[in-house]
Amino acid sequence: MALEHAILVSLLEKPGSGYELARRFERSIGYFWTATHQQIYRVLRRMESDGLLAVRELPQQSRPDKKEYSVVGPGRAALSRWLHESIQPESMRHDLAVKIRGAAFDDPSVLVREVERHRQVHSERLAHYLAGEQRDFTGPAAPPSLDAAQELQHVVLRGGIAYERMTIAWLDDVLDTLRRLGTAEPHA
Amino acid sequence: MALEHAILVSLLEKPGSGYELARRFERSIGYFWTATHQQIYRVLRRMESDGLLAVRELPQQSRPDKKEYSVVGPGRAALSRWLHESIQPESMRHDLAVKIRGAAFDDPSVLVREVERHRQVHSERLAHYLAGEQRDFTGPAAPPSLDAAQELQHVVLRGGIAYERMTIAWLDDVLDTLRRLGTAEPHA
DNA sequence: CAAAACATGTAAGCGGTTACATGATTTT
DNA sequence: AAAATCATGTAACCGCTTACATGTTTTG
Repeated sequence: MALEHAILVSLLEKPGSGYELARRFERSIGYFWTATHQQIYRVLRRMESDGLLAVRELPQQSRPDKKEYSVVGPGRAALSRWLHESIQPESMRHDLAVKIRGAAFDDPSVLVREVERHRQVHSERLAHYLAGEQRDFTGPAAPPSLDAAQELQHVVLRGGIAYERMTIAWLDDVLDTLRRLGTAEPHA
Repeated sequence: MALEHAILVSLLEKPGSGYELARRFERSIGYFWTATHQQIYRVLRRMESDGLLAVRELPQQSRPDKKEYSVVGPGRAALSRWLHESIQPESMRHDLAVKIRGAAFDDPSVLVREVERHRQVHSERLAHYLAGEQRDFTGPAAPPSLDAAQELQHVVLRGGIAYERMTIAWLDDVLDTLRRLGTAEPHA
């Protein structure tokens, strides 16, 4: 149940409402953890009733009140406890790999479009990450004055960049393979 | 719901029992899709009652009967339909990345051990994949006579290899970063 | 004027994990 | 003698997704 922990990290970086968190989970922290607003609202309420978070209701005219959550002592302690635990290295959940192996029992070339689409998405993500890196971790303010939080955000971002580059190269390999099979053997 | 599809692929490659499938999900197909035996048994029963699979009961002396499942027409059709659908590129679910960003709010050096452990696991996986590649995709039988199924299995395995290599390199980067922060700033 | 953004929620259902349960056979 | 393998299941729970619901304000 790392969603709780992802929320703790995000709220420690900056307090915010459920809505704002949902938006962050579409960017930044969402690069390696996803969540929908429904779930975020539910978990926020639970975490608040568990005493991990404090709420401040910000009344707004003609809009639902905004609830700004922030981490309090027990929340910080819970995060610290989790950091000291060991988690097992994630097991993959790669639909596309299942499809590729499955293509042996159909026409492999039906996957070409699909794989091209994935490649496109990963290219865009890579470009997006690189732009973020350029913006946040280079230039005048960067080299000397990076604090721990920024250094750690940067190394995570570098991981995302490495992942996207690796994936794009692999998808090119997949496309080559599919095309070779497509021309050599018309059908299984 | 790709577990169904992963099972279809695995049973098309070779019919087998729930127990055997559970073992395959610890190796081979399990490299990019995991499942426990409980779930596999449940899904197998559902797929059989949906007419995607056929069962053959193999009575055994003094052991539960073994149920050998195999894919029948509608199952093959379901797989084919899935192959023609498009799926969205997976969103990451990377606990370790959350931890790394969270380390900014605690002592970053507490993660060194953890990251080293992960690095170790990924090294072992890489060695395992490389051994499998050596065994199945090189040597006398390999170059000329690979059929489509083998080619596709190989390209998926190459993906696993690329993933592990990338991950190991990134974890080294993470370790460097954590150690630098550990010596420079004792605590947040 | 329509669409997107702001802001929060309920309800149903499924996929998956964890714990519990049984019992013989083979290996160490 | 103990542990691992073979072989299949039940039950409870939880995290997460999808669909539905509401209503204003800002942007194109």
